[in-house]
Amino acid sequence: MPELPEVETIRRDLQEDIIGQRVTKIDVRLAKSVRNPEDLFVRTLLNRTVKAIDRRGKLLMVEFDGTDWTLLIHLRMTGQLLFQRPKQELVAGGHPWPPFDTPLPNKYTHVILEFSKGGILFFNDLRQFGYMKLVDPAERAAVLKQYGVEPITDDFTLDAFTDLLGKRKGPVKGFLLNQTLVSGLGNIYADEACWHAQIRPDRKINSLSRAEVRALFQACRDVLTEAIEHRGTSFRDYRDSQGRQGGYAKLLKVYGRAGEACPRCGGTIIKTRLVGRGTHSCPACQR
DNA sequence: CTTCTTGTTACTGA
DNA sequence: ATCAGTAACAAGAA
Repeated sequence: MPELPEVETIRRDLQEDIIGQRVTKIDVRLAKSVRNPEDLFVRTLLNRTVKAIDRRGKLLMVEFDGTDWTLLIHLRMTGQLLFQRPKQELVAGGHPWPPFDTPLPNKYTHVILEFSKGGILFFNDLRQFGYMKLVDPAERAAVLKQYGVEPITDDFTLDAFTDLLGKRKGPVKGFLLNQTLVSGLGNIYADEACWHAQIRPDRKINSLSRAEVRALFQACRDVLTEAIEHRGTSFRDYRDSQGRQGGYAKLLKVYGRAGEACPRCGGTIIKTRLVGRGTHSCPACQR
């Protein structure tokens, strides 16, 4: 599932591909994937040139020249943004074309944006939970206000993290998944962060010692940073904008490894259910 | 057939 | 007001 490292990987790649390019054609094949009236969506985006691509938590934000509207893109669980570079460019570089497993568009392609240099961006989403939405500055601000601290920026300090914990009493995992507090962790990295910090995901926030808070803080940073370096985790559906898998799956310590030996202590990893989510941990070395 | 998968939101109850 | 827990959403895999 695309969490912060996966979305950041897509953002960085897409930045190289579409900044400075103009939208020349728009095809909305599934209306509900675009959370605007279709005519507004098309009228606002057509012939706009991409100025910047930013990210907040798991949310991508595309900015354009000459307009205040921002295109928000959320991939939710199975969304993909696949960019097909111009044919001649790929053939010249010796790459196969198209460079994807199946020809695009396919049955999961819901929106297609074509660009001035011939590249095509496909928004695919098997479960149809993801969306594109144009927002004006007021709505943009309202949306961003709901996001908590970015865990891989300088804003994410031990003091800020400690303040967020506050007087909360819920389980650590619920805290980590709450996007309004720390934005960007999902089910995979929440479990991984708990393992790295040697803290059980069902531990109550108010039971954590100062040392444990520090370990959890550091684990969040380390896990996300390392996952970005490996271009994210492809557990099932995630692909980057070139259709490639991320490399972090083989570095996962507990997620998806129930029944296997803990790589730290040799204990058996268990899978439980917490805050409605499958949760993986080692009961032997996580306390 | 049932159960499981997850990001986010709406809703409920404390 | 704030927090925590749960259902719901969708569609495919097992």
